[in-house]
Amino acid sequence: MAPVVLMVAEKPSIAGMLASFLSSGRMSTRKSYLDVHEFDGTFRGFQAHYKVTSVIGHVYGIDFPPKYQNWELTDPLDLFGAPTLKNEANPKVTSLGNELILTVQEARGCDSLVLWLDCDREGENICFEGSYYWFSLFLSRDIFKRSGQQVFRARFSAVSEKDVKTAMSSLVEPNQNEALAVDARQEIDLKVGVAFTRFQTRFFQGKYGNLDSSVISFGPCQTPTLGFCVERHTQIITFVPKPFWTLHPRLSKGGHSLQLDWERGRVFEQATALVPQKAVLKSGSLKVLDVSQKEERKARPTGLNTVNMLKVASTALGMGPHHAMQIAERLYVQGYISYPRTESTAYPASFDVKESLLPLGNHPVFGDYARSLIAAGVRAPKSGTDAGDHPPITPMRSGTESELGGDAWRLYDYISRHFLGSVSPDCKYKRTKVTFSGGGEVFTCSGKVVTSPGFTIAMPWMAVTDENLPAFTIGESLPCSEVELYQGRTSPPDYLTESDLISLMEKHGIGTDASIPVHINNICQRNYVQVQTGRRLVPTALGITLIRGYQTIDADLCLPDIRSFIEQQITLIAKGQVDHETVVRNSLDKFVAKFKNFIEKMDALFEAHFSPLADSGRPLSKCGKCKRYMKYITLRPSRLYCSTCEEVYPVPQNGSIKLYKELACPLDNFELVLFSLGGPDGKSYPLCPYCYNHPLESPARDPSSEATTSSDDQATTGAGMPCTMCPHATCRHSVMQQGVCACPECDGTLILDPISAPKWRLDCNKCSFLVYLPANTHKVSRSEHDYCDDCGSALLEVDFHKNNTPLEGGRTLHTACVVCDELLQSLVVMKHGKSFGRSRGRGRGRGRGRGRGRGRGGGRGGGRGKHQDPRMSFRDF
DNA sequence: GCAAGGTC
Repeated sequence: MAPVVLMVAEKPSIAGMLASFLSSGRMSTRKSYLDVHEFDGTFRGFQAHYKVTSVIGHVYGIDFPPKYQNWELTDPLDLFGAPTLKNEANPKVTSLGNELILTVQEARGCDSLVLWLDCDREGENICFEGSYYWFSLFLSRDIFKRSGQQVFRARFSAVSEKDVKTAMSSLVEPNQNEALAVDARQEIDLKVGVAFTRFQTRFFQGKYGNLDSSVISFGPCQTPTLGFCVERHTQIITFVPKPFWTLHPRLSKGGHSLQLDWERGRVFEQATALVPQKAVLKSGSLKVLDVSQKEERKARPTGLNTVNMLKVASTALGMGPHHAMQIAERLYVQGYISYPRTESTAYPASFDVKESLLPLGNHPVFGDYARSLIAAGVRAPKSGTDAGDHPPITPMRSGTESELGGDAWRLYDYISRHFLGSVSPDCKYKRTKVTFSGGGEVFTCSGKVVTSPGFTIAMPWMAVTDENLPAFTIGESLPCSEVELYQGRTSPPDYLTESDLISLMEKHGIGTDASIPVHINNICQRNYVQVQTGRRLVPTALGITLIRGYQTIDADLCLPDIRSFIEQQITLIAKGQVDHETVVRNSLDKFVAKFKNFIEKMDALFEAHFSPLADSGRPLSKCGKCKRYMKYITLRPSRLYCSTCEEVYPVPQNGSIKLYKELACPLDNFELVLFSLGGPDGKSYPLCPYCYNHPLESPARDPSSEATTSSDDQATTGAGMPCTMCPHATCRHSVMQQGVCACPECDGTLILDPISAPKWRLDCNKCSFLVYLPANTHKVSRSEHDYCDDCGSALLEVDFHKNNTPLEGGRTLHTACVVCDELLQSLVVMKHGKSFGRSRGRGRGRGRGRGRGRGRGGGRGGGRGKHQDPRMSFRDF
């Protein structure tokens, strides 16, 4: 009995083609869940019986054992060290049994196995998935056993008769390193993805009842994909438009009115355009400097690969990538188009253009054009890239709108037109460019005339439209009395389209032709982004929050590098440079470290802020955003918490906080609070909860748009700008309006302590220096408008006790400069400093000119002279 | 309920 050779391909279609080529069409086919084609031939010099069948992609998938499947009982961290097991990838049971059982049945009794899986790493991996299993079932009676090899790998670059026969005559062994690289990727993807997904799902579910996704997934492909969408969102909301100007002179010639373009394009200062505009108008004419004509081409497209098909489907046909792929799959299974998952844009060397055009020859729509191409003699299609996988996508048989209907027809129509276009001539046109000069500037206009439409007949949307120009001669002068000064504004980019996203994913190696649509579909279904008009992907609040979180904790988690790192690691295995175990261990170690950091920071970022806070603390001051009371949490670190906005506002530590006269910050409407340090000399100062934590924002900020600024660091650490440090010019609580005079000890400013009565005093806003005002002071306030003529300090309005006033005639009111006024200087007492008082050298430049000159609070900055005024000394302290 | 990669 002749030995039996089993040949296995990656998909049924390839099995059919292989059998057909190797048997010259004389095979018999058993139809079942998976077709088996049989024929007789020779194998390595022996008569043999062939059986050709296929798997359906991967035979096995990878997962955790059952004891790790319980989300409640398994610590996600344990998943990194957990064992994994292989399970059937297609357990689908048909009336005849499932894929695995059927293939094993075929393997029984075979003597040799030839693997025809796709020639990529995944294919190599499937070789080993299958052969391990089937090999053990082989009978050992066979003659090939003695020759030592029973499993062979066919390496082919295209499924053509020539390539298949060449591969058959030079069989090799499967490459285990390539297969192991895929095993490593599967394990790393599984462990990293599942651990992060389970952790963050449970983390968020425990905190927010209003989550609009049941699973908050993470993955090395889907998360960077979402990252691209959020990055664009950030660019949009932070975009600052800039005005620009350009010039468009107008001319008339031969009844044509022409608008010229300025060679300098856009300028960003109006004057830069105004001057030349006037110059041109003044000269009143433009002279033709040059007229050039050249033939240009618009190149026909290369062959159609998957990502380009998906991009067109989204942009031109309005079909999402996932949907388009489903349609393409159906067209393929029904035989209308070739295999739709390919990276290649170059037709293989064996590709027969004429042969491929024949099926369209009688097509009601494309027939005439297809026949005209055949009649004109076929030409070599434009070269593209050959990824060595499958040929570009082409129509395989004629299909009409009534047969296919709806989206299937529209996609088939595009694929057919693209194919016809790719084997057509280029579109040719003549471009005329005229250059003018006038007023020292250069302007141009151009026109085109199509000389040969070429491929644009099949793809009319790509057609070049004629733009006619009147004839000009060099040296000719034309009157010009109109020069438009066009003003525009630069505009932000729009949200990413599906097509843009596909390009980014392809560029960064995120996903494959088959998985790109799946990842995009994933981030839509999980409600991280929404497809809006123009098939633009707009991230949701959930999607934005997630990416902001990763960016704060560890930006690597949402950058495309996470994928390239894994790819680069497993390539070491494929090349045989590092063994599988080492790569998996090293990579997982890195991710374990990231995971531990992630869960730790998540707690710090969210847990400490949100979960316990809503139930603790007492209402204190009103939030400027929602106008509801925020709670004051006294537990360290003490902070204010708005449960409506879910925002936390750290406040200064080691002191007490109370409401400050129910005053509100004029910048953001948050109610001010007053902070008081403990101890006998403990100072007090007001602060706005929002300003205190967002000191760097523009004074013109709008707190309701705060989501757009990344202020997490400030919010968690409390960057600390109380009103006494606020440089805002118009806020009445700022140092600009409350500062009295410069601190003699540091570059700070002395400010009246608002609650220091009855022992009124001035505190420095930076150091511990303070000045007690006269003990017999009843009330004191800072003059709003009056400043010392000598030193620029703000005057104090001191109201002495009427029973104990140092003023003559029992007067109590004394408005004077605390630095220069002799009476005040004789009565004040300073602490934590060496000197305080008037000195000519010091008073200059303190408030004067800077504060006073603009009518605002004086006494800020400057003046730290070491000079001690002999009239007044605090040196005893 | 979780990843990403095949393929139907």
